[in-house]
Amino acid sequence: MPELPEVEITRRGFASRIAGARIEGLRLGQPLRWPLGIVADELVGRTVVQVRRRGKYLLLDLDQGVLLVHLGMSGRLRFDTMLPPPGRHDHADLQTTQGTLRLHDPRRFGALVWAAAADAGMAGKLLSTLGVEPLEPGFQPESFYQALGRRSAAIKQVLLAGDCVVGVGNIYACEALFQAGIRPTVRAARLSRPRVARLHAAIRDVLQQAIARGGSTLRDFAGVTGELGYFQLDAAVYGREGLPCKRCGTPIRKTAQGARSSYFCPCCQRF
DNA sequence: CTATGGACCTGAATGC
DNA sequence: TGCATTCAGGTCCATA
Repeated sequence: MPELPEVEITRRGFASRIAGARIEGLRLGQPLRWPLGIVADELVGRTVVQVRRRGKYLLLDLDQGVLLVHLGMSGRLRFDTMLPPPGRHDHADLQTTQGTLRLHDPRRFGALVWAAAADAGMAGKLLSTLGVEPLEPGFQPESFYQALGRRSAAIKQVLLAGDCVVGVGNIYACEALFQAGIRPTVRAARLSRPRVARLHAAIRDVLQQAIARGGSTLRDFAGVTGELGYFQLDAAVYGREGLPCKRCGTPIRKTAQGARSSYFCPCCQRF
């Protein structure tokens, strides 16, 4: 489900409301992708200082340690003082003095991981391989060009790999490549400086537009209070196979790369 | 080191 | 109607 915009929308929906809260308990449902890494009861009494985002991870900074949350493909968070009894797919309830943070995740590709510090243990391992944040000043055309120059894989797959730049998933990779006029199958290292500069700008633009629209609700994404996203209505190519390109009218094509679908306009993205 | 494919898991949509 | 197959917003890991 969630790429950077959806994770950021989720973060904004509860960060200020949970800040300063004291943890009163943690109820766990079925196992998620990784074990929590601590006995749930040991979290009781700790305070949530702030909520940050790194790539598609949310980091709950506690007064002692950090809780890392990933939404996987189907994860969704709620935060409220009154929640219904946990259902079949509600796999974690972090109860605090200011409300309960509930992780709902039917496919269970998501995770809740504790670490003594953001660079320690499993959390440290997960975070250490991440690329540059696309919406922060460290994301620059020249360094992006240099990074892509070392990769011979298809540009779409390099974007999804998340080691050059983070947060770009299947929807926004397709959209950014369309906006930059680049075919998803081009090998990353073959892109010229000007084209990488276009892609750099397109990634930032697409992600910012998506955040402004509340993310994309394809089937079940919603923010922490249930609000839906609307970016999918603006999508130029994603999910539009056979429909006319919004720019030139040519039917959008769909192709497989790895196990993922790529959508592109064969006319606007010639090479 | 890089590139590729399988693995994890459930539910909805599609096809016979 | 029933059952099998395919696909879905992610990303780690083993293999070549």
